[in-house]
Formats: sequence, structure tokens, C-alpha cells
Amino acid sequence: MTQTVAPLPSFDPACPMSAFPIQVGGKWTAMIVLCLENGPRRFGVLRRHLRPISTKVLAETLTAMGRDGLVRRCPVEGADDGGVEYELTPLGRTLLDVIEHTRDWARTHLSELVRARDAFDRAATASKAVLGTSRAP
Amino acid sequence: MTQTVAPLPSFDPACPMSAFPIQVGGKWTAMIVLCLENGPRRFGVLRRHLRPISTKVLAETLTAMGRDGLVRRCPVEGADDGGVEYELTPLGRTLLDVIEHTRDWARTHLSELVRARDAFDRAATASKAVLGTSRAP
DNA sequence: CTGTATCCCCTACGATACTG
DNA sequence: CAGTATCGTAGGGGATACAG
Repeated sequence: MTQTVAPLPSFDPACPMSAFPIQVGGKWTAMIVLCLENGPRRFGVLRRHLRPISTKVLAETLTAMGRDGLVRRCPVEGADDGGVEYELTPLGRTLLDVIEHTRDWARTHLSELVRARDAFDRAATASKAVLGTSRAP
Repeated sequence: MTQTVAPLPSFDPACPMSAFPIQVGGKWTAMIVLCLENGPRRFGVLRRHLRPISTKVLAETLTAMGRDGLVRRCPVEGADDGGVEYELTPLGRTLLDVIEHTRDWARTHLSELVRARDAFDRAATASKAVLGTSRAP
């Protein structure tokens, strides 16, 4: 009897939810959120702290985050060089919780994952060595 | 007096943690985890459910997840066609919690993000229209 | 100092065809 | 049905140069 074992969750490609598998944004988004946790920061401060990020990617990421309402540009207090600072919006702040959960997971389980990966790679290398005993590059 | 405002979190590029900004894996990893939540599934079942995923990408993702110890291949019960099923390992199961938190965030805040994005895009389009009144492509 | 503009590369993803 | 092999593409990310 082929019963429908259990209902799988449905993923509508048209639903914006599918754009959020688990990643929040680009490679640097989470780090930027973390950097802005304790107050607004200037472009250069972020750049230096996030090095080796390139200016292009930092600007792009910041723009994208602004577009999504996660971050806001505000004129820097008491500076006349036209500089601006970036600060987290209330919406951006809500990400801190999710990020913290992710980091918790990593702190707890990442070593296990790395161990599994190493074991897998060692096994792959080993079998390759066996297969390659009669053929040198 | 230039005090060190507040200590920013440090991101060591050499630390494997930096490989986990917030995304767990590829585009499909989280969905696969969700699909395996209630028991092992066969390749074809996943493929059909995750459509429009390609066989190549599904195989790749599953392999990568196996390498990371998130998923395990097991011979399918009572079948002689040499088929296998994929099941979540205990480590893979720990991802369910993180994913659930992410989905919670999305359910609560995604609409706000989309609204911000739309507003931003409308504003950009509007200013472009103004600039373009005297120049046609 | 704060970006924007190029150029390039590499990988993830996708379509398709083919094998066990 | 369960993959592997090939080919093609788009976009993210990086380096560098240049403009405000």
C-alpha cells in the first residue's frame, strides 16, 4: 500500500520565501550587521575592519542593504567632509537574533562538520591513490 | 579624545567560521533538509518535489551534504533495484532548529523588507524618469 | 575619504544527453 | 529510476583606476 508517507513542505518558486533558503544576503551582510550592532560606522571603518573586502563589494552590499531597509545612511555628526555613516534600521536589528542563532549553531556543531568533511576527503584521496597506483601524471 | 568607541567583533579569515556568514549551504540545502525532516527520501522524490532543480544540482548538493556529514545514503528497505535513500544524520537534524528560526524571521519581517525594496526601486525609477526626459536612447 | 566604473574570473546553477 | 558527463550562462566577488 503506497500511502503518502508524510506531507512534504511546499516551496512555491513564485513565493519570495524561496529567495531565503537560509542565507540572509551576500557573503558580507551578516558581518556588516554585526559591525553596526553597537552604533553607526563610517565606510572606512567598515572597510578596514572587514578587510580584505573590496570597496566595490562593500559599497554594493551597503547599497543592497539600504534597498532592503536593513541599513540607513545618515550624515556624520560634526563632520564637514560630506562623509556619512551607516546605521542599522529597526528591521536590520531584527536580523541580530537570527545571526546569533546561526553563530550558536556554528559554535556547537561546526567542528563536527569539519571533521566529517576531512574524513570524507581523506577517504576520497585514499581511494584515488589506490586507483592511481599504476598511473602517474 | 578618540576613544575606541566599542569593540567590533573580529572575523578571522582563517577561521572556518567565516565560511558561515549566515548561509548554511547552497541554494537548495535548507529545502532538502526540510524535505528529509520526516524520514528518508529517494532521489526521485526529492527531484520531483524540488522541481525545477536539475538532476545535476541535486546530486551535487546531496554529495556536498554527505561530505559535510549532514546526510547519509542508505539502501532502500525491501527494494532490489539497488536504489538508495537519503536521510538526515543527527548533525543534519540540528540544522532544523536554525532553519526554523530563519523561517520565523521571514514570516515576520519579509513583507517589510519587500516593501522597503519596492519603495526604493520606485524612487530610483522615478528619478531616472526625470533625468531621462531630455534624452531618449 | 567615499565612493563609482571597469575588467576579469570563478563558481553555482541550469539544460541536456547519456550510462548502469 | 539513479545518477554521471558536458556544455553553457549569469552573477558574485575581487583588483584596480579614477572621480567628487
